[in-house]
Amino acid sequence: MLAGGIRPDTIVYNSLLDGLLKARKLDDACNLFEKMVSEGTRASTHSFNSLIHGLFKNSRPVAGFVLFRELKKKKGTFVDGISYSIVITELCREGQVEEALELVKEMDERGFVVDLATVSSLLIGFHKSKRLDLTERLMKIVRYGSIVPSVIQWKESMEAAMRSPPDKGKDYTPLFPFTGSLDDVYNLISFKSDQGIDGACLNQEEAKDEWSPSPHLDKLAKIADSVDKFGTPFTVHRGKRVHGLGYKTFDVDMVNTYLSIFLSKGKLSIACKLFEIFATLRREKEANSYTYNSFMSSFVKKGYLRETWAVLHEMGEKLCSRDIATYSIIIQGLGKLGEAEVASSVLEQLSKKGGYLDIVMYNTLINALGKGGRTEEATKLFNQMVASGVNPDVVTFNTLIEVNAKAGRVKEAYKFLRKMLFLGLSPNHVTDKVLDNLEKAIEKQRSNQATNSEKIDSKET
DNA sequence: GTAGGGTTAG
Repeated sequence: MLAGGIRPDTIVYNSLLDGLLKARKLDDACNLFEKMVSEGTRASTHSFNSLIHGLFKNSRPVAGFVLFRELKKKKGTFVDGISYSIVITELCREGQVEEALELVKEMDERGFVVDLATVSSLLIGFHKSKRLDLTERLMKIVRYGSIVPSVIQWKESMEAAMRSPPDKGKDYTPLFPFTGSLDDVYNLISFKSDQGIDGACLNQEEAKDEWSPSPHLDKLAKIADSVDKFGTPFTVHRGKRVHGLGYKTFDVDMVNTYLSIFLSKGKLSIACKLFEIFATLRREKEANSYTYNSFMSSFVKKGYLRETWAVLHEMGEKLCSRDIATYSIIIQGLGKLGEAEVASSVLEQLSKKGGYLDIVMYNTLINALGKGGRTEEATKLFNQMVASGVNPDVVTFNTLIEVNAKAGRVKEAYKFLRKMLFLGLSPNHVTDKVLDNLEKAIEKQRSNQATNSEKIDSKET
């Protein structure tokens, strides 16, 4: 019950519920949901969709699937096209594409539209599990709505365009020209300190609004659309979702989907070709932060740091706003450069600026510190993260187990594994891989100990 | 007025 005896309605509860789940506060979300039910506020399809998606995001996939199955059994409308889309996406992420396709069939039969978001997930899933043949089957299954044929047409016109690209023989390098040095990179990521937006923020903050329900939220709102030293807008929001415009438009959302497909396979040159065609055609939609983040992330993974900073530079030129993901990638890049200190300070600055640090940011820096051999500092950051109320997830634990195992700190690695299981987080396929490596680390330690004791033995005799 | 895809660990 809120102050003043006003009872929150379903929409208020849904918003809170979704916020808690996105902030990975699963327990709080469950408590809130129970409160909502006990107060007699009706849960809507929206509420359940948030819950299912939240369970997936909070490493409780089985619970999510079970909830979906139970809701389908109930009389009345508890599931809709979005529910199906959420579950299909999760199945695709887990590589269960056949099962995903079964659900597509079911949703279509029930009259729910298989829309662009759903098809995007499916296409990425098909490519990931090397089941391109399923695209044909998808086309045959879907009768309701017309997005699938138009996606196929889109793909065909993209491939036709790629066969005769405007600039043949170019590789990725000239696409994002940047000849700067590391110093310029620091400039790209530094924030205004004393004057300008930050200063203005502080001044405004001094004149506090007594009636404001939350000074913290006010501060967030003020910095949300501020501009950093380079003139690049910084937003605490993620890139906005836009709807597809049809196959003729070569729209940025489909480009982003295919960039993701090409980049995940390491096909950088094809991805760049696609981007080049897109940029040359200059359709009504510009590249957005998803587009640039995809490239940066891929360049970082390949170790092409110069190109990474070049993309960052271009984002600035295009006044494309950087979001949380952009900063995670920057931190990742700095980690690769062995600049863990700078990476830490970027996080610190962001935290000072808005106080909003998301779990991925923490995970990325923990990874950067760990890979840089700073295992202690990684653990420290983990503790700091927990202390500030951010719940660690499977990624956090996988990372910590991995870096500790690699550093030969077997005990620590096991400590994190136990902690993860204690928190009720289910291990995933990455955990399996990481644990295999841990086994190897133990083997190595054993054989080292054996040779050492042999040495001692031989000394003694 | 609230929910889903495409960027962030391996």
